Formats: sequence, C-alpha cells, structure tokens
Amino acid sequence: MIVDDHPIVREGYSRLIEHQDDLEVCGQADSKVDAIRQIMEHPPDLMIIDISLKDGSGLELIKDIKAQFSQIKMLTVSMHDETLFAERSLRAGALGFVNKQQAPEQLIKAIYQVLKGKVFLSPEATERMICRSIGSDNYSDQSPIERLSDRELEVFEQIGEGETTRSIAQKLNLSAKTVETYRENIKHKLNLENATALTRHAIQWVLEKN
Amino acid sequence: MIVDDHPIVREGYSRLIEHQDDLEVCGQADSKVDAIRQIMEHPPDLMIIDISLKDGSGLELIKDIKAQFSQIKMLTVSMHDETLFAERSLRAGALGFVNKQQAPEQLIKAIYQVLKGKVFLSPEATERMICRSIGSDNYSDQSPIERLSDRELEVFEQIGEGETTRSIAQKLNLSAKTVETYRENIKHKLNLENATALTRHAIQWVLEKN
DNA sequence: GACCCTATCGGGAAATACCCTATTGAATCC
DNA sequence: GGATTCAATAGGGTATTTCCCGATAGGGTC
Repeated sequence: MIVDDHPIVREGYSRLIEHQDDLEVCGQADSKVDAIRQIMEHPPDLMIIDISLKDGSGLELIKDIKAQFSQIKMLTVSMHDETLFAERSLRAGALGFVNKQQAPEQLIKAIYQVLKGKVFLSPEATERMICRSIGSDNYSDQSPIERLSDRELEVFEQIGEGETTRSIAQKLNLSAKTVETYRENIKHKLNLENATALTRHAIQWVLEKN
Repeated sequence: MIVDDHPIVREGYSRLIEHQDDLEVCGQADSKVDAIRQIMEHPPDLMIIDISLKDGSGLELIKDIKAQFSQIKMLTVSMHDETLFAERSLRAGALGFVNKQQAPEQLIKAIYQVLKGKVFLSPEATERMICRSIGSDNYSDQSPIERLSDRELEVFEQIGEGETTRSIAQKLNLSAKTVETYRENIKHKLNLENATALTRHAIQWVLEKN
C-alpha cells in the first residue's frame, strides 16, 4: 500500500512495483485517516509511507500503525535529506528509509529487504546511526534542526510552508495552544529571538532543503 | 521531456503521459545542464519542469530555454503552494503551472492546453492573476512588486531581511503605525492574505534578488 | 477644482506571541 | 526500580501585533 499526498508520485511507485512479478499494489492513500481506513479493509504486507501527508506527518502514521497493526512492515520515503528523517523513521517503527532522489532500483531493493523483515538504509545513513550509537555523539556536528522533536519539526515545516498557527492546529487536529507551545520550543532550540525570525528561518529552510 | 530530480516522480509522469495515445516521452533529465544537453539532441514539443532541481531553480532553466529555444513550450510543476510559483513561472516563460497535489487528469489537461499554445493555471491562480491586473491595464505587464511605492518597497525589503515592524519603524524614523499601514498596502497590492504570506513573499523576493 | 496617489499617523477590536504552569506516558539514568 | 528527563498536549494571562477603520496634507493630472 502506498501513502503519499502527490497522485503523480503514487503513479510512479505503482508503475515500479507492478513491474515486478511478485509484487502488487493493493491500495493508495493520501492521508493518515484514509490509510488507516484502507488498512482495516485490506491489510497489506508492506506500506510505503511518505513523510509529509495532507493531515500531518507520516511519522505519526507510522507510530499509529505500529501500535495498532504491528505485523505490517513499513518503508519510509521522503524527498528530504535523509539525515533528518531516516533515524526518526526507524524510531517510529519503520524498517527502512529511501530518499526520492535515489534510483528506482534502490526502492525495489528496499521493498524486498523490508518484506524479509530486515532493515534497509543507505550506507551513509547506516554509518551515521552507528556513529551516533557508539562513542561520544556530541551534538556539535548535529544541525540544530535535528534536535527538534518529531512534532516540532512538523510544525516548523508547516510554518515554512506559510501556514499560520491556527491553520496548523486545524490540519494536525491540535489546540492552537499546543502549536504555540511547539513554536516556543522551536524558538528556544534554534535560538531564535521572535516570531519573525522563526518564520524567516522556517521559510528559508523549506525553500532550501530540496 | 520531463525535468525533475526525483526518479520516482519522473516515472509517474511517464506512466501518465504514455497512457495517452498521442503523447510520448522523448527524454528525462534531473538537472539544468542535463536538460539543455538533451534539448540539443532531441528538441521536444513540450517540457514539464519541476521548480526545484539539483543544480538550481527550474525558473532559471525556463528562462534559459525561452531565450535559446523559444519554440519549446513549457509547463511548470511544483509541490509548493502555487501562490508562490505560478506567476513567477509564467513570467519566466512557461505557459502553465500544475501543483503536484492536483489530480493526474489536471496534468494531462494542462499538457494538451499548453501544447495548443494556451495558458493553463488552476482556477484559483487564474483569479489571483486577474485580480491583480484589473483596474490597471497599463500596469498589467508589470510585476506587482513594481507597483509598490518607494516607501512600500523599502518596507517590503526590510520585511524580507527579517526585520520586525517595530525595528523597521525605528530604522526609517517612522511611527510603527505608519509601517503597519505600508504593510497593509503591500498586502493589498500583492493580493496577500495575511502577515505570514507577506513575510514569505518578502523573504523569497530578497533571496531571488541576489 | 475634482480626483487620485503617496506619505504619514491614530483608534480599537481581534488575533497572536510570549511566558508559566501542568498532566500523562515513555524513555533513560544511576 | 524509583528518580528524572523528555515528548506531546494544552490552559491562563498579559503584552504585542495584526488588521481594518479612518484622517490629514502634499503632489500630480486632466
């Protein structure tokens, strides 16, 4: 099952997957709620989940699926830099991470690997995670943005997309107060003076992260 | 010809396009240089160009193509909010803009429209552009930003630099109230919803200017 | 002289930012 | 294996900002 909020991207996955004799796409969803609904109808062996969805982060979806349907294997995809999301994905419950810039063959490889219940990461991401778990992983080589929690990062991204506090709250089904709290946390963690600086950094980050 | 730096996305486009009897994908590129190289080998009738590429903005590619190969028609796609890029795309030389969140049928529709040499935009983007140009036919070929008065432009630039209303007022020796008025004026002239949108456009303008 | 644009401000309500505090559950740390 | 940190969630207030309503005064222009 494919979960991505861009129809054209879902087409791309479908084409790749159905090109393999032993793989089949059993469903497509563009949001968390739609994904959960479809899982209950036709539970898949594996889900390919994009990090950014219409109604929140794919990370949330991964956590939910792991809690409710622990037998379903998950592979995260994102167009973002994997240093940001590879580790978060695995912690949330996925078995692998693939960047959209990677070659299609990598995705196929990842699918088979994850179906076997094995972890799939790029060599770079693997090394990063190993480096971090051993020895002194001082935060010094870490981007401050990596220190944001999953939720905070999500809100940060939304701010960068031009969403207001209110609209973010609606989209993520949270109280505006909660979003405000995240904004404050982000400001502290990134050492930003005020709302303007926060907006500016978020917008620049979104524009430059590709 | 498809220009996008995500192989999986290119697959999606290919599948959609080749599903039409009278359309054919003659090339794929993931960067500006690759695109230009391929154009010289096999010039296409139409190019589908993503805004964010490996080696810079798709807007630059559009400008280059318009300058060198004026007969090639171009359609811009982006995952970002179209308010940011639709107008810029047309200004750069594309004939249409499609958001990746839109339905695949929209893309197909856009392709045929652009092949006929006609403009394709979403109804919302069309209305936006019309709203901006009505009541000022003599300005209609001007960038909306050029319609800002000197003072307004000055404030706009400061906003883009990350300055707050208060600090701009101090810097320009004005009442904060005056700066607020300019912000409102700018918002009206550029047809922007709220302070967030204003900030976003100002930041982007400053980044692009350099 | 009527009209429009620009530069400059104020009033006042609504929205937001900002700072503090709090609960719950999970993870981690001696 | 209780203490402690951290993440996610959100409410209570006050300070600021936004936003929409004017307003005045000077310059063009037709």
